[in-house]
Amino acid sequence: MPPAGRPRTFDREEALKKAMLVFWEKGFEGTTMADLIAAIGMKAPSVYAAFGNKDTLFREVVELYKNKVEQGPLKALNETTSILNALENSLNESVKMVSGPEASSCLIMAGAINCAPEHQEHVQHLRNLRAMYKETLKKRFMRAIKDGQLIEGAEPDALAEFYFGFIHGLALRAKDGSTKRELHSSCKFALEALRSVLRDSNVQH
Amino acid sequence: MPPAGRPRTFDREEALKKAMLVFWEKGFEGTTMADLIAAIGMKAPSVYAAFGNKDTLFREVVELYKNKVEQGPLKALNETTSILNALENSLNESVKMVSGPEASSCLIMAGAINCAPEHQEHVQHLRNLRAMYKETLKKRFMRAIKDGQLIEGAEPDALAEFYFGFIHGLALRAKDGSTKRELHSSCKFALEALRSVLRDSNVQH
DNA sequence: CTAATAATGTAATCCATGTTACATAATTAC
DNA sequence: GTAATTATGTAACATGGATTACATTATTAG
Repeated sequence: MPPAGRPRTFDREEALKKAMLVFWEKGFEGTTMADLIAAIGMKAPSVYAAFGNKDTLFREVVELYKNKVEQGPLKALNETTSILNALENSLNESVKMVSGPEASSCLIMAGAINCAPEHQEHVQHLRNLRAMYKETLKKRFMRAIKDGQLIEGAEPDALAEFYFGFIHGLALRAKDGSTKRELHSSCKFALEALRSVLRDSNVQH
Repeated sequence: MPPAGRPRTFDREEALKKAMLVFWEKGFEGTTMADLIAAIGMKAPSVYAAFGNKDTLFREVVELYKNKVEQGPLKALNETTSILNALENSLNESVKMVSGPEASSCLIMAGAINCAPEHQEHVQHLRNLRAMYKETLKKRFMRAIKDGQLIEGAEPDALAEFYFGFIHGLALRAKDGSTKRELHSSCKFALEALRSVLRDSNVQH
């Protein structure tokens, strides 16, 4: 039984996706409520009724975006046995996400870098997510060592720092206008770095 | 002959340096005029009299910061003959700049990522500077090919994209709290990537 | 000493942006 | 049809931060 009252003329999920695209492209502070209201196509009071305020809307958008990351780059990282292939697939997924067609860059990497004091909550939240993702990378490298794919002396921390930093850079290069092609070409070199710790560096080359 | 009138009680150069540290740490929009006024230690009207407004002050700060970049990472890149050593030195200079003690991160890399429409001027300006620096990297690789240090098939564009993206990442990792030690460990891997295009990959290993 | 010049301090002003009030319209339950 | 409920549209309100007005103070030239 539908609730009494005038029915919505918009789809909440659709509206959330539209909001996500705007935040994704412009970041939290680069996006105004006017932008969101225009993109969603409803008037201010309806947006507030449906999503609370700018802060709560952003949080909900981040949750939605997290799913995309987990179904893309993170999934690719963990569903392939070979560490080199896993990394390659994951980087390709990252490139796909940061270079359109939906939007450029990455909400988690670049959505809230420099914010006014009253928005530090979002800065911290995204920072926490990044820390989690770096940890995921580290665990993946630890597994590769255990699997005998990497040399015993390989340092999972250092590897994770390198690759996560590189991916962070990818997101910002995309924001600067680097093309999918350019980003792919740079991934090639990032993957080369793994050779120095591959147990059998002839494999897959 | 000093100009008539009450003399300044502050040093303009010192004030500019203090402003630079704040912008460097917090970025353009993360910094309020109140922050700057407190850091400089003069009152609002004096700051405006000396530097115009927030926009003109930022521009002047960026100029000052550019000098530091040119005397650090850029100089290191071009004053050493061996491309591998040059890159290593340059990356070390980058790490030094983005990981304190003065401030974290990099004003040009992270000073204006997501800005409101009325501040796009700064976003664009920093973006232009980044494009210049990437071009400098590219030229350095072209020289290394001409010098016979890299294989003929090495792609300067792709190499520049990779290393510049990595450096961009460095700046943001530093903002996230990565230590100098962690950043150095990741540079080690970045340098490994060059081996795949070194003419004699045994040298310096 | 006086006039002229320039910095300072306080507090007000301006403006953009997030947010809400209020009246109106649409739909359902009874 | 009526009451209840919920969305919409317009326009106003609130707030925080950049900027400036104005009176005051300090210094130099003559």
